[in-house]
Amino acid sequence: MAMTRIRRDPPPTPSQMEQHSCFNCQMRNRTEWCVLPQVALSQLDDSKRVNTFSSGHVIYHQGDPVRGIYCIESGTVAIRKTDVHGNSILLRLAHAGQTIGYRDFFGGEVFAASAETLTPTTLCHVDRDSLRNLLSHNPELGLKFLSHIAKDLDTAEDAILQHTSLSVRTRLAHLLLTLKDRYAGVNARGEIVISLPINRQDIAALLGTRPETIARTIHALESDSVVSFSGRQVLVPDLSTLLNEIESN
Amino acid sequence: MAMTRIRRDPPPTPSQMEQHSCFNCQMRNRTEWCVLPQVALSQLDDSKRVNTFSSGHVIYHQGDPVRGIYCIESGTVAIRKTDVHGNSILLRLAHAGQTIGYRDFFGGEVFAASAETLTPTTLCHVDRDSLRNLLSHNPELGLKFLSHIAKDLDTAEDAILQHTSLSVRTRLAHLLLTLKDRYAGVNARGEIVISLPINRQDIAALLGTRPETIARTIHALESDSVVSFSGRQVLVPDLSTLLNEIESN
DNA sequence: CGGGGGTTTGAGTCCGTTCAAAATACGTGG
DNA sequence: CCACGTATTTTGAACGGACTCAAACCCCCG
Repeated sequence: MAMTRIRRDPPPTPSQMEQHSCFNCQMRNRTEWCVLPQVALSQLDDSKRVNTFSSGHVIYHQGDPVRGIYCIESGTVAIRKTDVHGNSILLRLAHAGQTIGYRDFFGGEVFAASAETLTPTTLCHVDRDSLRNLLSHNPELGLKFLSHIAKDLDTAEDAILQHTSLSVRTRLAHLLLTLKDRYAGVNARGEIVISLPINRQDIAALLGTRPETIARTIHALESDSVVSFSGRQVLVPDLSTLLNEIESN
Repeated sequence: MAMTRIRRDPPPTPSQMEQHSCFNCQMRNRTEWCVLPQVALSQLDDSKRVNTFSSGHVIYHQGDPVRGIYCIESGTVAIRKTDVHGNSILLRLAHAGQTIGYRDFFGGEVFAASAETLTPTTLCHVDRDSLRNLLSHNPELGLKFLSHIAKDLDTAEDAILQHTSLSVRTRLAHLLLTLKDRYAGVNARGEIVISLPINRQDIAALLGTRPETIARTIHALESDSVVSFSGRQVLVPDLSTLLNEIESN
């Protein structure tokens, strides 16, 4: 629901680079850290390291030892998982204000997936020891992460159900509706336009299918006048038509 | 690896019913509660309610408000998720020593899936308020749940990857190997025998496919002398042959 | 002995895959 | 700014795994 304004991550300017402080972080209220009191926030501010990466950079690799977690200040990140045979899927996208790597931090020794920037991205890295320290002195932080991960798990299990019971066409419609919330704007004629953050290959990886199938499915949706693709711009002339897609099947 | 002894959940006898105490609970060391000190354990013991259900009983329904969580003392429980169209899958099996409903407790207001007993089952119910109380006074408990849920999430994401990249045949082989750890024994000839805790329909629901496909796949595996089914008894003449199944494809 | 659920088998269909080639977009250096 | 090489996307044709629908079968239980 809601939302037709375009929300784009602005590239960090040098002046912004200087003032990366947790205290005036625009994203803080969206993150787990919002439960921290001033003292703890100052600890966090001292221990975090800010990094800016260009598009296509791998933040961590599946199998790497977990050295801490990352908080996205701006940009979009893809979380990928690969199995022993080399099959790989895109598990999810992570956006500004989200923390990545925290499931791996709590769950085990090594990262269970890889993280890769899709746009220029600024991240704050919080190392193991600092995080452990913060957690032991601020129990609410752990509960905050707990609540978040529980929702992620629900999302993941929904994805399992979707994969087994819905067609690629329906799943693509679902994806477009999800992306709309974050990447949609309106054109001159007042129609919804989604600026996709990912290419066709990644759409395929996200839906657990092949690029060829995505191309064909896009073509089919266009034939039925549900949406109209032009590169990474998706025109949605009528939202209810798109919503109908997820009703059936 | 390891383990060829049959582990079966004994039906609770009346005498056992009387002495359900968290202090001498056989399962406690396998659960999250093992981090609790004596005082907290006594609180838990006072507030928990013990229940025994026969096979096929629904413990909670998807959509029900979360009134607490359940700790399985003995028995096997199936966690099912259904979507708006009525499609349903079996997300996972839960066994003695595992706590169910805790993800829902932390994640939201209502259960995201249903839980149903597959065998006669004894559970301890811990209500919302007691759990909240325990959590706020024992931060380690939250971290324990956090670690557990993080591993569950990893498992769920593995399942997504498996569903999209592996054939039903390979997934069935994976399932058999998983069930072996808990439900396998050896016959007179020293061969591995798995006593399946679920029927074909549920195997299908667990793999995200149809019963017909399971029947055909079982037939195919038997034709290739990988395993031999007889009702819910699965004979594995040679483990390495079964292991080969998951190598390829 | 006769239900009745679960399981198996069969035949036909369809969705998505695979492999291959063409078309398009993209970036880089001349 | 254009030309080139490369990567991505699209299209085509053929194949195949899993699904659907339907019927037969089986086994457990009353």
